[in-house]
Amino acid sequence: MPKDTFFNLSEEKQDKVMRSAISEFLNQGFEKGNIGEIAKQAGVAKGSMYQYFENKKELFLYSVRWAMDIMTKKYSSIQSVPANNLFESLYQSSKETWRQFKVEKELTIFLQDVFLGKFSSVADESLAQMMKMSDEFVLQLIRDGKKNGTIRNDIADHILALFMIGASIKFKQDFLNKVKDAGESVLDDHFYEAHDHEIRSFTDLLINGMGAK
Amino acid sequence: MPKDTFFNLSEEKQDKVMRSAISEFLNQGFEKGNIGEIAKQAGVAKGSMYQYFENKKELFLYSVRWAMDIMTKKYSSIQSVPANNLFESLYQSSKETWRQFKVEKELTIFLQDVFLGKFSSVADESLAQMMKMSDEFVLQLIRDGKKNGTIRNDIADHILALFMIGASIKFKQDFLNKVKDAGESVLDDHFYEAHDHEIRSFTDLLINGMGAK
Amino acid sequence: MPKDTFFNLSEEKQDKVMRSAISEFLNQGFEKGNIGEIAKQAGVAKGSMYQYFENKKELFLYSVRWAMDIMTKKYSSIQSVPANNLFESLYQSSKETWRQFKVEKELTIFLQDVFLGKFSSVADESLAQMMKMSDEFVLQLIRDGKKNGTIRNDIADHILALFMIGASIKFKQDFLNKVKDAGESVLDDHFYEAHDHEIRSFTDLLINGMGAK
Amino acid sequence: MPKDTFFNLSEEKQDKVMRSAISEFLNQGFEKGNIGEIAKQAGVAKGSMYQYFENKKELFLYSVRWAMDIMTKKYSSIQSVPANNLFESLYQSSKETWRQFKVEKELTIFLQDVFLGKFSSVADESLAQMMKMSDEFVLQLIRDGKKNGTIRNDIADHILALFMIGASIKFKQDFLNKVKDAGESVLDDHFYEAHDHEIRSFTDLLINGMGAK
DNA sequence: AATGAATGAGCATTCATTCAT
DNA sequence: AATGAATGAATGCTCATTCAT
Repeated sequence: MPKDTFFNLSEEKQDKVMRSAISEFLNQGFEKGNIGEIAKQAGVAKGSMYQYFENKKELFLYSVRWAMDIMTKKYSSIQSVPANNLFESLYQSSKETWRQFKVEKELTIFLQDVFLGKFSSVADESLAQMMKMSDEFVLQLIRDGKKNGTIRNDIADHILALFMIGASIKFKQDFLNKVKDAGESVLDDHFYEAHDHEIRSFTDLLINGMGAK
Repeated sequence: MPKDTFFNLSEEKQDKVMRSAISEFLNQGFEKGNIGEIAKQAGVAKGSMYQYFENKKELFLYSVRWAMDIMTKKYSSIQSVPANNLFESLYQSSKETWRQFKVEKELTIFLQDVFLGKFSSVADESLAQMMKMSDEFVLQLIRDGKKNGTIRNDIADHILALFMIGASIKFKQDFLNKVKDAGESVLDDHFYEAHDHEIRSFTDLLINGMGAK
Repeated sequence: MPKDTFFNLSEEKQDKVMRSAISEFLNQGFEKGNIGEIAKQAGVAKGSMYQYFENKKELFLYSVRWAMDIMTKKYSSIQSVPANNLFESLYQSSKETWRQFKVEKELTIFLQDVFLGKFSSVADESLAQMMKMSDEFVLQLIRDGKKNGTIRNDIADHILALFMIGASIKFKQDFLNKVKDAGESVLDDHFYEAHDHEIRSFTDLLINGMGAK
Repeated sequence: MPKDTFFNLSEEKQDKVMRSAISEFLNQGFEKGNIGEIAKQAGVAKGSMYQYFENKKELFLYSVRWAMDIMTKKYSSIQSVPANNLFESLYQSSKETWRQFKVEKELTIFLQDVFLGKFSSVADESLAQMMKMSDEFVLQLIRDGKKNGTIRNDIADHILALFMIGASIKFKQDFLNKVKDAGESVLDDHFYEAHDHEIRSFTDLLINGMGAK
């Protein structure tokens, strides 16, 4: 957790610092990420960074937490979807990612990378915790789905969770890569419609599998 | 590519060097991976490393290539499975991973990490190439599956590929994590049987999906 | 050019750093000159040197410039001598070198070495520039001398310049060598008088040549 | 002095080794001069170099000696000129340098650099010896000149020597620099004639001085 | 609290020299 | 004697962290 000095900063300054940090870590990785550079981008003295954070690792860990807070505060879509249909909620969630991405490109990609296990060299208990929480959330969806009959009952929860999470992440990653390469041009709705169709197909695969019927 | 001086080493020495490198990169990551340490582990002088490889990056890149070569040379199982059943081949491949893991723990985990995109800071064209080749292989399996009627025809190839690869990787990763934590004790067949059952369930999900029927 | 951080140092510190650098380069040459040693002599951290200068080369190049600045600021004798007599100005300049030497032994010798072309491995455009400026100065003296009839008119300017510069440098070098070897004892006026006589002889040679009349 | 193993090599091999060494030292300086590179250029194993020479310094020192031997063996012009006219011998010597340069570009430039005091970091007693010998030669010419009335008697020998050597070296250096920059094109006789005129002017300055009469 | 200069540990890399074949 | 791989000391440079103002 940052020191009090950090929270005494104006909201905007805090925002500036965190976004600079995230941008740097995203582009340079943790080890090569340069605190002086982060400070410069944030319009803050390098030495000040050490009055906000104990060290680079703490800065990184808080970057993750901060990014997650921003995203869930601003876009708490999954939670709002009725839990009685996992797949519909997944679909909604995917559309949400698209909307999020349009306004928070770097945060979206950063968190994706975190969850993919890049930055594993800094990962510690606290990061593991967060990731477990996210897994837990999916597991809950699955248990609910089993109860209300939308999810098959003959396979262990954690296998179902792995299956769904794995496929989803890969799908999302592919999407982000496409977008990263394409630049601003993709932000129009033409691109979105193609993507929407793909989400549908993907959800269908989750439900019905790849097997020919 | 390493310099000639490397290939002039005895097979065992080459092997020792590469395994030391992979072990170091696996445990420390690329940036913190210490060439002096690698050399020491391999029983080789630090300076000699620079007669084998241009620099750390080249050493890393060759580590990937070497690991892949070893794995495919020793265990070219997927290719040997009749391509007319993707899912059966997947099952065989999973069992294969288990066998590989038992003898080549570090290589298996290392390659898994590479394909997950850790080490992305060193990734370059040559690494991208390898990963693309592996995607290509899956795509081919899917096209074959569509032809012989084992895979549904109404969804685009690349979506099917993402779906399958994503789920598989996550599954594999989960397995490797479990094993990494558990230590030597898991190498008995008791552990394997539980795993075998999970592979079956997983394959079934790929074929039939999560949806209740 | 050094970074701002260097110029923010106190004059004394800057002085200490530059003199340490010059001393090191003079004794060890450029390649063997050790930045850690320079820092230690200057009472400064090695890392700080890299906040003052981009790299060793920049430090060296600035050492030359700094030494020249010091020398010309403190002892701008040649300029003050009436340009209407080149040879008298040369005589004055030689006496000046003697005075300079007594207070700035290392700088004097360092610059001499620079102009002799030692350190040619680091020489670059900027160093070449300085040396050209010094040549230009002599050329101007020669043109003036021709105009006011003190210098013969039948030989090309650049030949006259080479002749004069070459002889002068060798003469100066010989003097510095003598002094270097002799240690502190030579700083008395006895030594100076002998030197004064030699300067007179030398100037006479420049004017009247070696030929018997 | 090289070890016997070196002298057991064929003349051509010895020649190849020495020229490679000189070329490397000329281009890279002593510290950066790479023995491996010298060996490669000479078509010899790096390790062999250490069976020929004790160390890099010895190799360098012998390079100087070897270059001087070659030059004096092939072109012993000065000695052949009647010593009764120093200035004529100087003129002949200058023309000789031109001829030498055409066939032994690198040796000529290398020796010039040596005598200019570059490589002073390796200079030791043996190198000092050689340079003293060369000074001695000039001093003898001057003494002879005084005796036969071609050189003025009222100025100390060593001042006359400094004067003449200094001017000559600078002149020669200027010439070599011009030639180095100009490339092959200057090797025609057109270039030589201009040079010849300059030598005449220069000799005249030595004899009669710069002073207007 | 903010600043940015000072510090020094850490590490990649080079290369003269030794050594085994 | 010839070879070229092995060795490891030496050093430039980076950057997280501390410190003085």
